[in-house]
Amino acid sequence: MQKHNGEKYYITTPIYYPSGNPHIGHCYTTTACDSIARYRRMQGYDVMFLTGTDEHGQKIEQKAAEMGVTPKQYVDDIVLVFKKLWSFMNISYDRYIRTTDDYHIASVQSIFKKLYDKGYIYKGEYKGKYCTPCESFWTESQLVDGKCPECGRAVVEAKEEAYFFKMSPFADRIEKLLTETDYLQPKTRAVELVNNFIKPGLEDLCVSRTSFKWGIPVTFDTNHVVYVWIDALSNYITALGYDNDKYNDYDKFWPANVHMVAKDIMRFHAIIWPAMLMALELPLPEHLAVHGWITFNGQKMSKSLGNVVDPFILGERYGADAIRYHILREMALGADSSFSNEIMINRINSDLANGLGNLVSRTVAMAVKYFGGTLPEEQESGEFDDDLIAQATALTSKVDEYIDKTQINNALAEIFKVISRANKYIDETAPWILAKDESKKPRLARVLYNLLETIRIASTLLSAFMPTTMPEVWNQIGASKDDTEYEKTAEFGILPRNVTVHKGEIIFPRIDVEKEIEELNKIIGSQKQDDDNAADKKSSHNKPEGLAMIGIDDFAKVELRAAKIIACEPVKKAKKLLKLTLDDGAGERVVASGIAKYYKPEELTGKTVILVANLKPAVLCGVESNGMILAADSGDDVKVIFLDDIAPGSKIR
RNA sequence: CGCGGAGUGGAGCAGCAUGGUAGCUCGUCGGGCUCAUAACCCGAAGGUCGUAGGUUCAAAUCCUGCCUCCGCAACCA
Repeated sequence: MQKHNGEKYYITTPIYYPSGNPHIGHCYTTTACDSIARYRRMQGYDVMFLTGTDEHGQKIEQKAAEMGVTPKQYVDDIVLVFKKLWSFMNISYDRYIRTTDDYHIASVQSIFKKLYDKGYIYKGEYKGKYCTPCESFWTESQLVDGKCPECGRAVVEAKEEAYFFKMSPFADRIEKLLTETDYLQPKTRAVELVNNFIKPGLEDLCVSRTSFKWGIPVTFDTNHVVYVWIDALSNYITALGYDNDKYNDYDKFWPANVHMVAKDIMRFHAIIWPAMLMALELPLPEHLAVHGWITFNGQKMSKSLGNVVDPFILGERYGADAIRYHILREMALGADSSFSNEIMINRINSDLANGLGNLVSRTVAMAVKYFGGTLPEEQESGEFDDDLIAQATALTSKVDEYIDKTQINNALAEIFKVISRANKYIDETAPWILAKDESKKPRLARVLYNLLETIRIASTLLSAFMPTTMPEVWNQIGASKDDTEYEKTAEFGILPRNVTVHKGEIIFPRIDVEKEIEELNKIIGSQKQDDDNAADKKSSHNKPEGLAMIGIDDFAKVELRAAKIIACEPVKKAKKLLKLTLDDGAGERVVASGIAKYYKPEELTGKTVILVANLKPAVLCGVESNGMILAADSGDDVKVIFLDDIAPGSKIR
């Protein structure tokens, strides 16, 4: 165990994109950072814990427009929800940055100009798919069926003037950063990044846009606004006062000790952010801790599945600390973790109610029952004491180690091992038997004292993770503020011998699993309905009724014909694609179809299918596809529509 | 052969760089205890460690092939 008087420690969450309300995933990152921040503060570090919101961009602009408010009004409202959640979850952030804050805007403009002056930013052309009515650029992968994902209309190749950031000069240094240092935690993903992005050559990054206005204007070319990267990533330094007068902590806190992010934004923090810092000639952060996603029964959370977990609802029912504990305990760094109401309730019951809560409750109850609440000074050591004391006093260094590695789940597991050990100690020493013999009172007193001490140590360490309930534990075991200092967690015998306990409320009540799950399902059910009712046209391209009505003449434009599959083979370099050779009655043609996941080539050969015969050809993975075949898509499964005994070439109407 | 990860008792995971009794949590069953939140403690059942080979005195652990699943990338016509 080390003390760290005044040493600086800087930890950040990402700045979240407020295009919707916060969910359990946001909660995880923020709670994890909060717990580490609190732990570091206990250890004596001078901590800066930063979180915030990334509030610019086209999507916000559009959302606001839909709701008939200005973008600023829109984000102001959601930021309130974020802040309310953080206060509810007892998040101890030191600073909250909004990219719409004046000082941040000024800093970003200055950073942009600096990079331009250094020659790392140059003016070029951005090419992409453009939807004229929406005035939006889309990347190939954002398109839905080759059409604009917003309005479903056709897009055109277009280009606009844009500024670019040169990435290539930094490629070698970034590769080394990822493979030769412990910047990335866990490191397993480094190979993936290097192979996919660095080895093929880093492309220059588009850092400005003219196609929307809700962003930070480029000072020397006011048609442009700064695109997300430079605006958002630089928050980590502008919040400290880099290039602005609002704060003056840059020299003290930079470089950051830990940026914590979820895996979906790992790339930006592993490649782009270091490149920016290199270009600015600033020191790099120590660690990038990447965690997985919280999945719901193994599925990715999504609104349409009705499985988005609302932290407010859970928190109200079980308390913020129970939720904090659950997500911190389940999630291993780097891997996804599965969330379900059942897993959560079981966890809360077994660890918090049966383990910790019950230990506190039975220990305090015995102190009251046998000694009226105040232990006598005369105490006697005995068998079993040494092992308990050894485990309790060794705990802090173990927890320290795991926190250093950002492995919160393992840190918690260690603490709960000691709690289990204490429960076992009660059985070993059987205080209720000692109580029957007046001469054993000193022994009984020591047993209870040892238990209180063990609880003191465990609860002190746990207070970083469950900051709301641990003070109540301290109250019950009669620990003063001084007794619960971090430095004292490696020592035994801190509480006064004649400590007085206070019986109180049950800290973590046991939850009736079946009843509770039923309740939750009801709540989630009604929520989903609300969502569906309110969902309107947003998800229209998922719903058949969302498409506009067409006339018979429109339908007639589609030429459907029966076609027989004469040959079928997988497409090299493609996972989903099968290359079908069809007899359409007039001759042979090749069609590529994204059904490799659902059909084997031999299953299809010889079958007759429905062909869209007049679809414009397209090249997919090097295969020219002339048309498409019809299949039903239920979401999880795809079934090709087969025809029986129909001659190839037959018209279908 | 685009890149990478994973397949261990009913569920979720650890073990694997330094081969040698297969461990943990939850669940199930049996027992104990009664201080406690029907909680706590002990014990048991349950795994040929995806599959086929190879190296070795010895492989979950090293090597090779194959199967399955999952990320990323991508082109879902």
